[in-house]
This record gives sequence, structure tokens and C-alpha cells, in this order.
Amino acid sequence: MMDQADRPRRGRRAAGATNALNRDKIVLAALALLDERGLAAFSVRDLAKAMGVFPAAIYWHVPSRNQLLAAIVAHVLRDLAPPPMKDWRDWLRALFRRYRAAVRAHPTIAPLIGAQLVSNTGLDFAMIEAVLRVLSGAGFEGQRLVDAFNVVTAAQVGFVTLEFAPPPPEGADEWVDGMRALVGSVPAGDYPMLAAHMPRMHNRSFTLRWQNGTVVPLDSSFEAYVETVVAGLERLAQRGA
Amino acid sequence: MMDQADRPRRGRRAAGATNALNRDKIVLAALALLDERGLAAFSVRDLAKAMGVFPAAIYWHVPSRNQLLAAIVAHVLRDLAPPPMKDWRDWLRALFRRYRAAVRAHPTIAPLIGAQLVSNTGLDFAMIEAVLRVLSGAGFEGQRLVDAFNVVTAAQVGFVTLEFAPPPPEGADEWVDGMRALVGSVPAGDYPMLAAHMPRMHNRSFTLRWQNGTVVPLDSSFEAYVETVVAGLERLAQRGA
DNA sequence: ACCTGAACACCGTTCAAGT
DNA sequence: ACCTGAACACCGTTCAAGT
Repeated sequence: MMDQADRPRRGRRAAGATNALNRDKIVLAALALLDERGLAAFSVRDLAKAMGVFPAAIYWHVPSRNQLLAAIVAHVLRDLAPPPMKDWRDWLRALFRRYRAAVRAHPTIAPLIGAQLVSNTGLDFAMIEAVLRVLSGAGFEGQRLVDAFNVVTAAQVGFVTLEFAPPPPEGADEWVDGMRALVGSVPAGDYPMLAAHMPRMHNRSFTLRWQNGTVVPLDSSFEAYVETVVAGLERLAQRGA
Repeated sequence: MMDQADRPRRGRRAAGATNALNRDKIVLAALALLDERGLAAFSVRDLAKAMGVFPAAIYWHVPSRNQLLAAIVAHVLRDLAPPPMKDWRDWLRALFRRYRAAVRAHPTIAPLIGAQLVSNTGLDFAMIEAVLRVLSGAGFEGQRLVDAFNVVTAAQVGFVTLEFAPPPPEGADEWVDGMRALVGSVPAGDYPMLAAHMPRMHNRSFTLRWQNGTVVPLDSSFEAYVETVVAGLERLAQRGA
């Protein structure tokens, strides 16, 4: 959205000066730092240190920490649109799986996705167009098409955001132990369903786990989620005017 | 999960000393501050100031800022389980709508929901049991029941997290203007579907808006989302063994 | 144009000391 | 038991100054 990096470059920096700072390098270095240490530990100052530069240097290329994080998210989520397919259901399935794979490759960004309206640095017109076309092919029109677009976007984000929600800071063993104990101490009298299914649920379902999707992926649940959304949209399309 | 507030109270504080600090009062004051100024502006120090106390006083009742935020989320999301209903579809619809209403009442907490695994301060066994029972009544069993539980949990969070994602800090008028301009400048030749539907989408669909759900609620899309998930689960239940 | 060096106005959290 | 007062080790961001 037009920042310093878009200004014309008339500098006389020689072609060999490959160690110059720029926005892309900053984004990549920041992403590497995030992958390594997590979001909670990420700071512009540490990023500057890692790049061998003063903190203020970062701010010549990037307007703020928040916008930097938005740019990182946009980078991780670029090129998600699947190639054209015959069946719109398959295309949506592919989209959801690609999205999950992208976040899984950089799971520390998961909480950033719903964190800001500003994630539009991408504002991927091609992506939106592709989703609209596919949903149109499924039979949606007018406001119902717009609603279906919003459904797809929300569905894309929902499961994955939760699956890769960050665990407590390392060394919080008390929390892990407490969580295990709590989950292991469900009174079967009061909660028979929960007690009966606990072997399958403990550390393997939302709100009953102490590790996130990087350690314990919820593959079968994710596939059920994808099928739910696809089947639901199919039904919604049939109901249409 | 057992913190200072759970210790036995043997103090001789008189019954009239109603201005004493405690965990509940801190949670409520913090929530009020969040509602007022937003998450980005929230600090423990400001909270202490607002309560007429030194920052360190907060830390006698609450172990950390993060745990305080988790407690706030748990408070906002308490008592979400709808009363028993004849039709499991109606029960799920009611759950999703109640969840949205709860977040809508305190929208600044939206980004916190997927932000931590530690939101378990609640760990609402009753809620989990209710969802399991309802889904069991719908025909899910075993691992498929667990998957369906995860689908419901993820679906609950997905749309609402996006709908109420925080806007950029106030005074960022350049961003709003830029966003408007960008959304208004879609080349119809390259993106015909997008251009055709722009009147319905601009500021009213994800990634093409500059205000969030507190200002522009996406009611019809949310209802479509709910129907999608319910219909999808219905289909999934029928497919079952 | 791009970066240094230093400063400003904050943070969350800890800890000895008071009562 | 509960809070004060002060300190520690950080932050994001700005800005004059250098090259």
C-alpha cells in the first residue's frame, strides 16, 4: 500500500552491494526469527541485531512493527490459489489444504492472521476472483455468492488458527502438568461422554490439549472439517433460487 | 488452575473493606479497559492506575499479563451452552449465535481467542459434554464423534475471529483512504467477477473491508456460515458407519 | 538515499520493604 | 496477606546527524 519501498531508486549503490537492506530481506529475516523463537519473543530490536544493523535502520524500510508482521503474513500466504479444476469441490478442498500447509510451514504466524484487518498487504485480487469464479460455477449468485465467499474465507482460517495456536512459553512445565492432571481427572459420573471419549480426546482435541498442531496435528479432524464445509456449501447451493 | 487466589483466606480484613483488590475485580476492570481503549493500548500499568493501585499489586492476584488475558477471555465466553433442544441442528445454531453475541459484546478480545493454547482457564467440562452429547444424538460415534467435536469448535471460532478482527489504530486515515481507493480501483478486465460484485463486497466482505464487524456486521454471511456447517455435519453424520 | 547514535516514553515483572 | 516503592531489563519509535 505505497510505502518507502515503492519510491524510485536513484541511489548510486553499486550493483555489487548485495548486503544492502531492503524490505524483502527484512521480511525474510523476520520470518526466520519468528520460526526460530516464536512470536512472543520477536522484537524489532532483535531483528536489527540479527541483521547487523541499528533498529532505526529497519524503520526506513518498514513503517511499523505491525505492518512488518502483516507483510510477513502476506508472504507466507502468497500463491495459495490452486490451479483450475473440473470439480469446484476439489478446488475448495485443495485451497483449504494448501492454506493449512502454508501455515504449518510457519506456525508461529497463526495468531496474526485474525489479529489485524490490515493483512491486506497482499489483497490478492486474483485469489478473490478465483474463489468467486469457483463458487459461481457451484451455482451461487448475487448476495448469496458474496455470502459464500465470506463462508469460504472464514472456514479457511478457522480450524488452522486454532490448530496452531501457540503453546505457553517454554519452561511452563507446571502448566503442562496441570493440564494433564486436569484432563486426566474428569469425573465420569458428571461427564460420561467426555470420560468415555477421553482416550481419543486428551491432547488430541481443542481445549483438551497441551501441545499444538506442530507437535500433534489433527489430521482426521481437519479432513472432517473440510468435508463439512464442502458438503455444507453443496447443500446451500442446491437450496438457492 | 490453582493460583494465589485459591489460597485459604485467613486475613482479618473486615467485612466492610469492599475496596480490596481481588482477581475478579481485576478481570472486570481489565475488560472495561479493553472495551474502552482496545487491546493494543492495554497495559498492566494502565490497569493498575485505573484501579488506583501500584502495578505490582496486580501481580499478587494474577500471575502474568497473559494469564490475565486468558481469564478475561474465559469470562466473556462463560455460560455459552444453550439449553437442551429437540433438534441437534437448532442447538448448534444457538451455540454459534450465542458465541458470536458474546464476542460482539466485547469485540476487542477477538484476536485473543486463537492466540493462546492457555485459554483453558475455563476448560468448561460441561460445555464439552453438551457438545459431545448433541453430536452423539446426531449420529456420530468414536473417532468420528471426536472429529465432529473439533469441527464444531473450529467453526465456532472461525467466522467471528475474522469478523471482529481489530482495525488499524485510530488516526490511520491514510490506510482507510488507501484501502478504499484500492478496492475501488479493481480492473474489470482482469477481474470481471470481482468487479461485478464489488458493490456488494466493498467494506462488506473479508479482505475487502476497512471496518470490522462492530461497525459493519456481516449478518447474512454469518447465517450462511452457520447453515453451511450445520448442513455439512448433517451430511457427514449420514455418511457414517 | 540510507544508516548511525542517542534519546523518549513507555513496557512486564521482580523484590525488598512496609503494614 | 496484601500492597508500596523502586528498580531491572527490556520495548517501539523518532530524530538529528552523518555519509
